[in-house]
Amino acid sequence: MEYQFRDIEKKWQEKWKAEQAYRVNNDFSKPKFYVLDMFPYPSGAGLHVGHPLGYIASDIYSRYKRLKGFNVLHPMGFDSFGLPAEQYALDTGQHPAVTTKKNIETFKAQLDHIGFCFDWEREVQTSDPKYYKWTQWIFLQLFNSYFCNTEKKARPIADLVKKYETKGALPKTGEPVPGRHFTAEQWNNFSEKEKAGLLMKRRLAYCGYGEVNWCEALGTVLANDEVVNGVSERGGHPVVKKTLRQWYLRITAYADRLLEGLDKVDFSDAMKEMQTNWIGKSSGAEIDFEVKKPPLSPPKGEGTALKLRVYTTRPDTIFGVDFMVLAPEHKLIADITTEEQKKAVQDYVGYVNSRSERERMAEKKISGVFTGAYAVNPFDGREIPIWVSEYVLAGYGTGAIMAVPCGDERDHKFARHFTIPITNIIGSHYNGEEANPTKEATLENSGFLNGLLMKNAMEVAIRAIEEKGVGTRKVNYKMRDAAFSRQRYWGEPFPIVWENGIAYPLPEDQLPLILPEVEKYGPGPDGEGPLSNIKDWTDRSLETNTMPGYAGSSWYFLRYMDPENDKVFCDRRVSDYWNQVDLYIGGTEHAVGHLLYSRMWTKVLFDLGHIGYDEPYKKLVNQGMIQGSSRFVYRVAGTNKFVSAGLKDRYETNAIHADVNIVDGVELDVDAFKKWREEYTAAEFILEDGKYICGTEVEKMSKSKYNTVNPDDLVMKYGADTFRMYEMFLGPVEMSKPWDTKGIEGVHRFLKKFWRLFSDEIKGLIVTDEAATPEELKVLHRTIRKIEEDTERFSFNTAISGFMIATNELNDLKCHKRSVLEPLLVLIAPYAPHIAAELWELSGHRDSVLDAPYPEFNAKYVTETSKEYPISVNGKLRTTLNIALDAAPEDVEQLVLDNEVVQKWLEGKAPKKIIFVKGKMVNVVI
RNA sequence: GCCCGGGUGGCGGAAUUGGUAGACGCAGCAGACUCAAAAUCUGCCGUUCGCAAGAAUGUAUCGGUUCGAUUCCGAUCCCGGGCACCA
Repeated sequence: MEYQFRDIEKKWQEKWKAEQAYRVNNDFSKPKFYVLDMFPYPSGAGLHVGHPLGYIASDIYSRYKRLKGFNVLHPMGFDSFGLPAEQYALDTGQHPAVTTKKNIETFKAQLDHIGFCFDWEREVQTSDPKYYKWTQWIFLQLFNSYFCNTEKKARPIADLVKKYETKGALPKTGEPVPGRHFTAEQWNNFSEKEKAGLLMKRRLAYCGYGEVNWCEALGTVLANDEVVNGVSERGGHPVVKKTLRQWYLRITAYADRLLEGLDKVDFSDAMKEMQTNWIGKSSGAEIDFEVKKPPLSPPKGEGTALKLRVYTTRPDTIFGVDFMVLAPEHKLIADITTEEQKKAVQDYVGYVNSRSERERMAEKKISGVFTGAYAVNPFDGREIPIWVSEYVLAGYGTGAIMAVPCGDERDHKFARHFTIPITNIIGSHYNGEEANPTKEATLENSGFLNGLLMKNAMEVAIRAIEEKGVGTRKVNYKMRDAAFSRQRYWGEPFPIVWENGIAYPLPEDQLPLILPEVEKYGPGPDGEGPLSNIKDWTDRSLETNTMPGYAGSSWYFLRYMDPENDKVFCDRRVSDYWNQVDLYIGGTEHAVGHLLYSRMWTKVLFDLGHIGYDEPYKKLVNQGMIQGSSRFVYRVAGTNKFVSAGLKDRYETNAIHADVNIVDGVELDVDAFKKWREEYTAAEFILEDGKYICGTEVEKMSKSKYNTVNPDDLVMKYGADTFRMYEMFLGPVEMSKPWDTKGIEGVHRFLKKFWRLFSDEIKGLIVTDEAATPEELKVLHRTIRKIEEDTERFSFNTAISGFMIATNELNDLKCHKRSVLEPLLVLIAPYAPHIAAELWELSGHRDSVLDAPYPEFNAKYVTETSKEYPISVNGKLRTTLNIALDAAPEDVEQLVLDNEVVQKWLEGKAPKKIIFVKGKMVNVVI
């Protein structure tokens, strides 16, 4: 019998579906294992070969864990709210719900062809009202909570209200600050609006104001990647910053716990580092500098002198400050700029306003403008010029820095560029050419800090600053609160009603607040979202913003556990059972966004007692990105002639993307190319060696580059098992690599060869019940060890080569013995479930291979008594020698010295040293 | 610019803790089977020199540590991901 993969796969996929073989029950008596994939956004382009990489890895691991006796939860769903569907709706008028539904159907069909063991009964879709009801509910939890700084956790906002009513909000020490502190009596006399305003300052989901990319011509807010060089990607219209009312999540309150939590989870060091850097905790001081400027206009305010507050992580360098830099958005600029500098400053601020934050950070060119004003160093009275430059960002620290050019590279370049004199406070550590950010230098030119080692001066400086009353110790975070609203249609509506400028939560029993139908998806007035165009919506005073893409994905791992529950988002007993995600697989592109948000949501739900753990993902594996390998044809300029890559330099050509699916390796199928597009029907070709060779380039996989490969085609041609194994055989899951279909044949050949161990084309089943030889058992047990170890460490590519080696060896041994082959079927079942099931059945089993007992490794079959030792002379391999593993070191040395190759290299001399590492190697040093 | 990752034959990759570089597969070459093709099987396959035995060289580049470095350290170059409204 031949390996009829199409029939086999169809048969088993239907059978497993009918038997509900992948149905997972909340069976609390069994040990559980939770494997989760980052769910996809169902784009209109369908699944390409990059998507399933992580899913295949998780599927293999899930099936493996199931064989090992675990109750495995391995669900799948769709992150179905998002911008592309909305843009498509804008362009075509089709409702996003309709296109999304269609896309999801395509995705599901494609996924099913690959033979995943998803329990579709547990599918979630973030745009489904049954799901987003609970997203809205969790939003209300966030809205109705505050972060208690004493207990370092979320608590109901009602507790805070009670505290305000009975104790007010007074400082622990010092004078109360008006607007911030108040007594209980004051609180009770506040108007409702005043109370709401104060509570808003503490809520975990709160309303504030923030800048967005505003495009007047399109009348809408643009995402960063929709803005290119200051103009909109579509249409090239100018984009400016606009301040809009926005919702935020107070993720900064959780900064410390998000940092500490990293110690409890199994993420890669790189991932932890990225998150740590994103949170960007630093400690230093905020220092106030008095501003001195020619009194051209009377200072605003109550006659108090203007003060410039900076944040620095290096208060020890206070005497090295040579200038100040304000972010172009800094409020003080208008007040301190002198008349002479006004024009220059305005021009500069205008220029910066047209640039995105990304552009500003990536800018190499040094730019800035002098305000004309000076700040006074509180310790030595030096007057320090105040500049404005885009390299200081408004959102970080106080939006102003004290620049110490001898110790900071950017400050140094700035000083050089504008010829600002540089004070050296670190003596010989500064060479006058580049800054030295050392903390080990002894301070000079530094007043009372002179002679101190910088790292010791830090503390002394902070104390002096505090004693003098010119500043305070301060911990800062680079991370900002997360903007949580979008002026868009296709997202979760906020369950918020506005009355007299006060945000009121919708009662829980009115959830879900259903996203209404709209006639057009265009923006509303004044940058508001499309919902503001709906009279019924605005009549009810509902919030017109919607939630961002990451809302639904911040908690979906919980919903899979209890997807049908309409009483709670997830029953507590169920979330206690399934607990944390044991293995989470997804791309690094989500390193800081999604992962931090979902970690925060989990912490809030934990604090409020809704779940029993405060980290969602126990272990995270990052799959690499599959890049596209594009193919190019070269059209001779102005003709319909195409020249092969090797000859293209002889002509003037334009490179054109050719569909990778009509190219075999690099050889173009010219007939298919002619049929590909009408304009190429009459194409002529200039060949080399009778072939048309394409150019190649590695790019992002995308429809427009014609480098996407649809898994359906490959599954059709080679079968799901081949496809699954080939994706894994490409290389380590964590690594990015370009897709190349060439090579899939090898894996397919392997499966055919594996099949032939069991079944002969003519004779059918050829499995015998003969006893296995020691040699065969050695192959088997080596393979058991290899597959188990490699599967455990997610090294699927080497596991597959292990299967290939075993198959080759058993084929050479002509082994068709049941006792050797059947365990192999169980080993391979997670990787190639269909062929495993078919052969399992063929060998006479009535039970399912999905739940067969996993073979046990026995070391006695693989123990060796001797080893082919590499013998090196001066570290260079010269020969090998077979030596018993239990040989005594002296005997080994003698054997090696007696060897004629070693003798030759010794040239009669005695060796200086012989290094013998048992079981590894021997090195003779001459 | 900043943060993170990667760079090994013609190609994808292996080498798990510093110990035989190139497992396994693709492509290529030679051969067997066949009327032929497909399928299958056998052998060769980093580069240079050599009939061969063998030698030299080789893991992005340069330098260091070590008896020994793809692996550790320092510097440089190139590629990919992220940088807060793509998901």
